Amino acid sequence: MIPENTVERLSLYRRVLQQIWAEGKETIMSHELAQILHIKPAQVRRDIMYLGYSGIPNIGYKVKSLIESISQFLDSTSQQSAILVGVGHLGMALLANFSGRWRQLAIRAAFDRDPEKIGRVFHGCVCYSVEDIPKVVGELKSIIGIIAIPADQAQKICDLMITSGIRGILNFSPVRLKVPEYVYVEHVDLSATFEKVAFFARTMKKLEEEKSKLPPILENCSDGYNQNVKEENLRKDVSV
Amino acid sequence: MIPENTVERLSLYRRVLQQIWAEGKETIMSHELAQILHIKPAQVRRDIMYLGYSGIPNIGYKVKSLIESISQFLDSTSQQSAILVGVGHLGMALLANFSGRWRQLAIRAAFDRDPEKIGRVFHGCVCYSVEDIPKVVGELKSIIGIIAIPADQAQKICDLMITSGIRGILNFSPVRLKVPEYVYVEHVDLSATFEKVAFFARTMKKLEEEKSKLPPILENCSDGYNQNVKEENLRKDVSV
DNA sequence: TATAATTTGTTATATAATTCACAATTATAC
DNA sequence: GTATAATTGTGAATTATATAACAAATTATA
Repeated sequence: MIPENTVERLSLYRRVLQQIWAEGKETIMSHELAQILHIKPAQVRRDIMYLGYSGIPNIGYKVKSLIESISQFLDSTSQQSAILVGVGHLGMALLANFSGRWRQLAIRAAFDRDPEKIGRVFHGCVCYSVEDIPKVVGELKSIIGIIAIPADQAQKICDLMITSGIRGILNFSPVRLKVPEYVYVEHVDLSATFEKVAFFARTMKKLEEEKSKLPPILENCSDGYNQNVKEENLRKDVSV
Repeated sequence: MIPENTVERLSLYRRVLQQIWAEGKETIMSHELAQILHIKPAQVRRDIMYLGYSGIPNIGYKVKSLIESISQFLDSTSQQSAILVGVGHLGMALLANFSGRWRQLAIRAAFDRDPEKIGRVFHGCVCYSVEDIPKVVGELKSIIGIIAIPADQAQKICDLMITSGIRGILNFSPVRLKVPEYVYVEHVDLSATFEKVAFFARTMKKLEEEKSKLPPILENCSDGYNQNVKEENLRKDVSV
């Protein structure tokens, strides 16, 4: 229904808007948001359309109420608790970032196999044995799980999460999880991402070298990085 | 030219193929790879097309030579060194994962502002002062940078990386970096991703609840999770 | 109050990614 | 050797996503 990318961008918009609100700005226009995030104004307006929220022509959007509208859309009416399985280096980093950072959403429990870790508290989160997943998930009424363990156990933990009630999984393991159609999975494959960046870094470098061989010609000004863009056009959709 | 998603999947294919090769299997078919990664066989074939590699009808792909073909495409002919800026929780996790893991690609230097960290070695990586970025990047001939620092310094570090010669950036900060068109950036925004998973977890849950109100009807069998699919169709493109 | 200037909301268009569908190819069975 | 079965490679169709284009709306200004 609503594009995944739009949901992700709404989260970005909210973060920017909160910053802007803190700076005392009360309204913002689509091209301003677009400029900050390096996307097109039309994209911003299109995304905001999904909220059912309306701005004011010639003025823009009211920052405060747009934040509220995004929050109403993105957030649960009640507290949402996530669980994390795997308190290794990455799990620890996630706990440091996500435990108690927002009001509406936080990691509330951690799990590990290592007896050294079970029972201890990491960044405000108690670490339980993985066997306790069903019990704790039930108590927290959690539907969000994070997997930060090695490949070999990932699918097993995933299955256990799902039978326990988890319906959205953020998976950092390199395994592509098999889930029923009523469970959402986001794969964050750091190795693959790293390799992709390395590949395109080389591509970019080659491109640059080839270009520098050519005589200096007019730059293509596709993304506003070019300084030759007329000032009056900077604030507009290129098409208008 | 080549789709970003294809590059990322090629990395996945290689990892699966290496596993499969280690298990002694010498050939593999598109539907097998597809089944492991939960994608469509046509997607696998299309991706492999970009390599210029050819399989054998009725047999599949030779595992060994497909790995070689992917490596030839993805990897640099020489060693590639990446640098990491920000040795916090996340940076440390990345070092643990990526320093010296592959032959062709690894993090070779870390940077931080904290005098406590500068000069120390983390997971085999020396930590330098951020001021040394230009010097070290030059010495390593690195074109890949990882940003794992807070928002406020991200753009400044990004600019410094680029003037030092970095052409591909893996950015974990919540800032959308402004870069010239000859630099590739991959944004991994963990907060936004987390919020997205939370959102779709709720969506899934609602969907499930609505469905359970309806009388039990035929399941739609879109992804092979359904047990009612005929066995002989499991190994085929649905269309054939 | 009328006119000009600007920005939104949204439809239409363009671009990109995925999936289908089937001809071409190869192996195997007879 | 021929027929049969299976799988690849790829043009065409579909789906998803992003961008352009412009009418409608609102404010500022004369």
